[in-house]
Amino acid sequence: MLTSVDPDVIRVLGDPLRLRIVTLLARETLCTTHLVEETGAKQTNLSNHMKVLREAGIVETEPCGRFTYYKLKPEVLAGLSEQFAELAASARTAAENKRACP
Amino acid sequence: MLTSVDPDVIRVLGDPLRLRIVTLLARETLCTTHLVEETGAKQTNLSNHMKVLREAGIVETEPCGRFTYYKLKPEVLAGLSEQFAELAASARTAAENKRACP
DNA sequence: CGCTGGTATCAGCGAGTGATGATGTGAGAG
DNA sequence: CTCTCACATCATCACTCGCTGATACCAGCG
Repeated sequence: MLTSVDPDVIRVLGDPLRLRIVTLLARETLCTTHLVEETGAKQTNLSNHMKVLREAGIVETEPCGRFTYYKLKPEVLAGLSEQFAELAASARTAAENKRACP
Repeated sequence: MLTSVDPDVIRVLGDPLRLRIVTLLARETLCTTHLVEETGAKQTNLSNHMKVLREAGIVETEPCGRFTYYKLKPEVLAGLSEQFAELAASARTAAENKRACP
């Protein structure tokens, strides 16, 4: 029982634009040009966020000629899901574990 | 299929201290004094974060005399877990859904 | 009551961070 | 080779947001 979520991943996903990117990438593998079209953000901005996502280990890059495709690493999301499930399960039993008033 | 995670909740959990608070509350129900001891943060700081967590619907307050106990709402965490599980499942099938290069 | 202790609210400060523009790099097309 | 296009990097600006101190509020106790 670790009952703790990786703060780094959550912090990275905390940005609305990055969460949007992740949601888009969960549907299909896309390259930067597609993401620029979908999100309306500037290419530079996207590239910055993609770097953050890459360094956090959430996405993988796959060069395809001049294009760079990004795809999610499902195991990271699955890990998050499991950690939150553990937290939820632990929280259900925590209602009775009330520490006494000092 | 919604395949999208609530950005507000993730944003709130993105802060390391708040994530720590949530992890602590998943173990036992605590009041502000306990959280001050556990985290070492100032009471004002804690109270601010608790307000954010409360407005995000992640925790509930339960007054007990002069003390205020906080407890997690497990359904929120369970919902997060499910949403991430959906994202992960969708991401597994997204590897083949590669949009053509423009 | 008045006092004490636990908690919430408010205003201000400063650091972290997202957005932008200019520029560099590298692969294909002509 | 050269030019173009996709993408990455760098420096900079602006702003959010977390932290802090002062203060107000509320409940119990004497």
